[in-house]
Amino acid sequence: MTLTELRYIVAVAQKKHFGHAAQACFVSQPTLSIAIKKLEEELNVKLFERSSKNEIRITDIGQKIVQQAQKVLQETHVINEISQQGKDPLSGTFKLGAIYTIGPYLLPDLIPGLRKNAPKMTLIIEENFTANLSQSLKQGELDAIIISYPFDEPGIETFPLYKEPFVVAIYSHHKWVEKKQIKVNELVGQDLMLLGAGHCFRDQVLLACPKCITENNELTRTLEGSSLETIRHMVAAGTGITVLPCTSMLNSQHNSDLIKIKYFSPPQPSRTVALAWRKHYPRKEAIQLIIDNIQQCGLPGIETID
Amino acid sequence: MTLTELRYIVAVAQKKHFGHAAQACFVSQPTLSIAIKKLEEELNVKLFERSSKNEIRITDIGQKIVQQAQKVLQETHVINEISQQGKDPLSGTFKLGAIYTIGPYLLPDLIPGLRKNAPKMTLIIEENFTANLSQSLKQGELDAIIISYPFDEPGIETFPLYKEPFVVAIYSHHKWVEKKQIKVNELVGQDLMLLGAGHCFRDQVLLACPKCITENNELTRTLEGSSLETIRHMVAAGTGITVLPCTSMLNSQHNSDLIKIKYFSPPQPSRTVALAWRKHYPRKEAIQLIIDNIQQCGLPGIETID
DNA sequence: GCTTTCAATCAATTTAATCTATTAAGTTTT
DNA sequence: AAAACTTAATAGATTAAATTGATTGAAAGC
Repeated sequence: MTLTELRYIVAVAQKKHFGHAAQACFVSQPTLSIAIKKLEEELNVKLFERSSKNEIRITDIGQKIVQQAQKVLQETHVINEISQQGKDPLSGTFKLGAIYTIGPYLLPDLIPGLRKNAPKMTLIIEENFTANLSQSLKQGELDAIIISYPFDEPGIETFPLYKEPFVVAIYSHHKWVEKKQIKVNELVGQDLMLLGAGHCFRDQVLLACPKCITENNELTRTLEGSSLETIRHMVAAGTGITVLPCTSMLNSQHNSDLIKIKYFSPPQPSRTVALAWRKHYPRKEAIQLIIDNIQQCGLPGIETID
Repeated sequence: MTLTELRYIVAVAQKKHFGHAAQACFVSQPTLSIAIKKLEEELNVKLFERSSKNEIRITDIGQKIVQQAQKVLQETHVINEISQQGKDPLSGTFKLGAIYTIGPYLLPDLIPGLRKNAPKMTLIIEENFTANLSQSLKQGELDAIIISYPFDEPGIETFPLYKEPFVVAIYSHHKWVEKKQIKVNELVGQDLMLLGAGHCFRDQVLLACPKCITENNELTRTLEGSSLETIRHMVAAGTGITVLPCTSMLNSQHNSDLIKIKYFSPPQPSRTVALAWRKHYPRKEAIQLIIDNIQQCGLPGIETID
């Protein structure tokens, strides 16, 4: 049984004439005759009473089968409709993940842009650690994730979005408040507050200032389960200083009179934020859309990447 | 799009492995790969994310399409079920017509036999004039009709069932009650009661005795819209005589002490009852079944036909 | 009896489907 | 790093099917 055969019998049932039905199906009359004969043999059922001159008559069973054939054809048409709808890579659901230290600062700018440029695309956001996002991405639970380098996973492709310098956040009455720039090594021995293990940003800061690991006080290692926002409030409360990615501080929304920003003296420590997706992910246009929109966000303090 | 392709994508979606899916479909892996590629190109949609080693992943749109494909395949299966059910020619509905002067005397004997020999066949009976039955038959509203010769319609095939002699029915105190046999011409001038125009039996009687048309009284021409049963009762009341097909009188159920049967002297007038059906009617087994069962009815007084 | 109509059949061709063998790409093991 | 392994894609050859124009056969009308 083939869909073509079903189309043929429906046509014959409608036209009640093999020749006309063949014409309607854009095939020759023998083609149609043979196809129907084949189907009748396969089903072991006579679908039509043939009589020359007079009209073709459908058998009772043929009537039922033609009706069912129409249903089948209708359902196949739905397949075309589904693919028609969904062939636009910028429609449907897109599940985007982002690490905790990027999501709150990038997504508020990104989402409106995506809404505008791909109104048919439904965005679902998840914030998590790099490791969890990576696993979700590989399992297909996420379509793309925003992480920071280093990130190298088999089967995963990445594209660098921007380079984000780190800055130092201090209490407005901190002793460094008059400093122009901070040298990385000056962080050693300070009350440096960092996120807990699992946050890649923590690792990146400690990578930039290895001595902090051994010589700073316990704050460097605590704040488990916390967020940059919490740390920011603690800075405003004078509990200590912290290192932040610039996008989390330079945005006017996250400013506070109680917190002052200090830049690092060159070479500025920084991280490169990237988009990652499965190498064989089919909606490449959606990926490109995300990339373009992130780069057009105009995040403060970042360095663009060509 | 073909049903085979749909089967392939459903298999791949289930097995999540091209090779295994191909095996399940009893085809080689390239066959399946090519078919899916073809479908993807036709729909312009990526159904699967391929990656070697790791499992195949279905795209969102692919998931929907596979689901729809399953629905299509399910509906096609219904076609097989329908034809499976209905391929027995001795099942389903059979619409049988009979003329008024045969139905009441043949069908009570025929129907139980058919019930026994084809219990799955639902019988629908219609009694009408030959002309109406013929039209219904040609329009496909009836599957077969029981009529009497002459009957010759284009595209209609007939088979003679039995030859039915005519008999004379007289009141038990009629002057002919002692007669052994009646000659046809003796009917001329009698109070002969016949059915109205439209009943072929009327024509057949008048054909056997042409002089009755011109020389009998008006009764010969009246009794419009009546039935043999009415006439029989009128005979019992002594209103007149009539000619009946033997099956309507010889059955014990239709006997009455007030009516006596007289046979015609040879050559006995008679009619040949036949089954008629469309030449291309597909359920020939059902036709044969009807024929066989009618001939086994053992109707009284008939002559069988070889 | 001739013509017309219409589906079935025939013979030839084109098209499509399928296969085996191989390649390419990615993964895992050594 | 290199070799071994998996897995899907590709290539080339073969087989099966679909399709066609021409013809035939059956039935009906003139």
